[in-house]
Amino acid sequence: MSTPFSSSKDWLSRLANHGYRLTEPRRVIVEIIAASDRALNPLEVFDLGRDACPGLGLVTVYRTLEKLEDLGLVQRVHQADGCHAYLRAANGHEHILLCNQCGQAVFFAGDDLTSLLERVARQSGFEIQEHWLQLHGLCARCRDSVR
Amino acid sequence: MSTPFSSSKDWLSRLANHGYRLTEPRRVIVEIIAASDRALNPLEVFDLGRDACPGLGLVTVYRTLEKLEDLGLVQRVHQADGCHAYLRAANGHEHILLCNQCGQAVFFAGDDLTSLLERVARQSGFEIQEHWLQLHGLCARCRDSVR
DNA sequence: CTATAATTGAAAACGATTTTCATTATCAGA
DNA sequence: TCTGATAATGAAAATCGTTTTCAATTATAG
Ligand SMILES: [Mn+2]
Ligand SMILES: [Mn+2]
Ligand SMILES: [Zn+2]
Ligand SMILES: [Zn+2]
Repeated sequence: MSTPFSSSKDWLSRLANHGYRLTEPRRVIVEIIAASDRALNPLEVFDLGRDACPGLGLVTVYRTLEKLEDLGLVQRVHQADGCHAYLRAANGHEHILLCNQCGQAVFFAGDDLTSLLERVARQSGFEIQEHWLQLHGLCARCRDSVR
Repeated sequence: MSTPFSSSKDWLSRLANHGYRLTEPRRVIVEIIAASDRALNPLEVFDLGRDACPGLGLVTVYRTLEKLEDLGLVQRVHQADGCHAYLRAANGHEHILLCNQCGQAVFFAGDDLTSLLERVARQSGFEIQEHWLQLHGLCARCRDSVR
């Protein structure tokens, strides 16, 4: 069970190693996503980003998120209302557990679906290449506050 | 393992029972989705629909899909490029297996995640309410044609 | 320090979806 | 079967999130 928090230092050096320049808007955006415990959409990143960098443009948020996704540092999260929110990417084979109330994201590992996948492959004739698994519920705090 | 095919008759009476009128555009749209073995986006439904109903409007496709979703007859399918395609809804506890090549959708049941869910709930402190599982691969036909 | 090219933000463009609105069609009731 | 109320339709306009364009700014190699 790992928190979504991540080191923004690492991400910045990854950007630099790939030939991207280190700019103030990028530092701010990377810091926001790395420090967030829930998925954020571009507008949310923009609003948070303007606190630290008043001139920030929404375009830059879109462009930076796209680069971070290409580098495998962030991932899109699929939710009931769409898939426009970003979270740090999984480390290895992890899946996400999301709080339906506050959005808090927690990563977990150790799922073993091999026997299910084998059975479904056999019965369907498909060659199974990937599995998407996502859990939804209430975090401890929200469960208490709801009742 | 069940095919996605469904009876459009049932859907039409469901619409009627909920006070909706049975119109030609609705009959056509319902028939297309119920007969499809893969998820279709609004524009695809529109293009297919115009063959049977030349005056059909794209707006009507959007409106009808929304109603079918509200009635629980169709569901949105999440894919790498977004979640704008519709497929018949699952019958009870089923999940979807999609072909990465041709889009063919197959429903499967019988996944048992209880021990995983219990472990993750215990370790995270969450109360888990739903799980979202989707498999991706190559159907028998596409596997053969790829090599 | 300088030159070059990447990056930026404002504005315009874009494309998917939604809203508005006048016309048409369904269907309950006469 | 006919009729009236009103639900549903499609064209056009509006909206909204996202992308493109472009001139100005800035990071970085040398
Ligand atoms: Mn897994
Ligand atoms: Mn299941
Ligand atoms: Zn919560
Ligand atoms: Zn296929």
